[in-house]
Amino acid sequence: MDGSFEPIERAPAYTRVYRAIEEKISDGSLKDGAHLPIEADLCAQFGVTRSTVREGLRLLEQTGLIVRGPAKKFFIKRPAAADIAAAASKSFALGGVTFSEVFDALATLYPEAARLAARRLSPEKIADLKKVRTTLALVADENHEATVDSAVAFFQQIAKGLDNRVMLAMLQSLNLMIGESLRHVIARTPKAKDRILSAQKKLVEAFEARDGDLAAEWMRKHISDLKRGYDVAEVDLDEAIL
Amino acid sequence: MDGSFEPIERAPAYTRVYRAIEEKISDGSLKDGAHLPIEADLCAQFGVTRSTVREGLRLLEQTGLIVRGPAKKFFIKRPAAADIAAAASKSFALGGVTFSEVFDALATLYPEAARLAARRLSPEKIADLKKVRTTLALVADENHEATVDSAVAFFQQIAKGLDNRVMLAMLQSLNLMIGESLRHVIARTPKAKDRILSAQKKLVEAFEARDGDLAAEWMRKHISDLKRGYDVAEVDLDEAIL
DNA sequence: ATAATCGTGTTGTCCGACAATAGCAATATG
DNA sequence: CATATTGCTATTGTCGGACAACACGATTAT
Repeated sequence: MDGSFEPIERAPAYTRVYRAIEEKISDGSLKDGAHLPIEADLCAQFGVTRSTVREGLRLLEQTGLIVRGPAKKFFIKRPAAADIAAAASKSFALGGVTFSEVFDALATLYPEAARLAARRLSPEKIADLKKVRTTLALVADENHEATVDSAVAFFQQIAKGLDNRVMLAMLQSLNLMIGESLRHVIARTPKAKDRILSAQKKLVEAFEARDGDLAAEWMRKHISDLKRGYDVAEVDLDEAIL
Repeated sequence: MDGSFEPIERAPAYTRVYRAIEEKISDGSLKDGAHLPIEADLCAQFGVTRSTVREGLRLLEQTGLIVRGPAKKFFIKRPAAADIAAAASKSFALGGVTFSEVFDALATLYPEAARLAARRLSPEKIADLKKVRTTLALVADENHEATVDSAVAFFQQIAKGLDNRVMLAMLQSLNLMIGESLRHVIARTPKAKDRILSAQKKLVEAFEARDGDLAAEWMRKHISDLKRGYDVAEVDLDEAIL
């Protein structure tokens, strides 16, 4: 033996608490929906004090692996696409990404998503899309809130229909990032509702015809139309989305 | 006045510590790279105890908004694409996404990324790509480690060249998710290195010719070739990537 | 039977103390 | 004089215990 030693594992106890629990979640010992033991038990099991356990819990909490149930108890929750999307879009915002970066991604991803959707969307999902569109048709022209909600919901439905959690999360995070600003923009865009409605119509038609190329093409147009709204509203696309 | 009251803000103190600091980061009061005050000062400023402050810090830490500098001090760090990618891919893994979902996303995103790259990649970036390829050419056929590293590095370079942090993060998270498994797969794929090399060659040529369609097409082939490796290695694509 | 009350288990917060570290200054050693 | 060692100090990591706040369920009162 060479008499040398491995560097001893020297991480703060709270990170080890965090990792230990994360480990048990990922290997399935702690199943989705199971209750986490109470803090006192965790203390006993890990042999540390509550302060330490609680710091570890905060790490888990922020990661989204545990959520509060009734009575403030924690239970295990494997992150869903929506969680990942929310966390990612928040980080992007804090990281200072710009509108043009988001639109760039939007213009790249969504047409392909639409192409896939034409192939994969179940008839029920297409029906849902139509429903979203009908809802939009019924709202007043000046009701910008509802207009934006419908426009985003339409995107959301397409994303959901892909039956792929990875893509869903990515598309959703894009939705979240434009959603807020779109509210301000649409209010300044003339005939926004009509434009959105007609794009949605073409898209639904393409989906029903299972025509991926067509769907991609209309999606492209739809997005660049939305983007044009930002120009009209004189939003600086190089500005951070905040 | 209507005599009714707003529900009072009733969140645990540690989350308010978290939000207060996050707020100061996002509005720029705490600039990137600035040191966070020491815990004792934070206690004084917020009027809470260290335990509480520390729980708030753990939330920030996990979000990636603060990182440890020398002497364990924290300093502010706005999340970069790499951080977001790492967090997202970890969450995806914990959420149990499958290989086929990842490949699906890969096959959808990367060809379009390649198309963009053909337009945007600077001559320097293209030169870097060539360098990655040359490195790969020099490694031994049996050196699967290095082969995978190069293959992933090639993807990485393309992603970086898009000059878009949103897309970079998304593509990088995909890289992270396949990277690990690719290691096992490539070892079982005959002539993997040669196949990768020739795909990279075609891609570089397409980039140099600024031919987006061609780049997208070769990327498509490259990815489905990689995917085929999983079939050969008899990996169940409906398995979680873990 | 419904509402008010009480108990109990658990989380949220506080306090105070001390160990473990990292960085730096002071000191010893050659 | 230069370098290695030691000690000092500021700060973080962990501890232990205490109590308030709160949610829930059981019990009692009306």
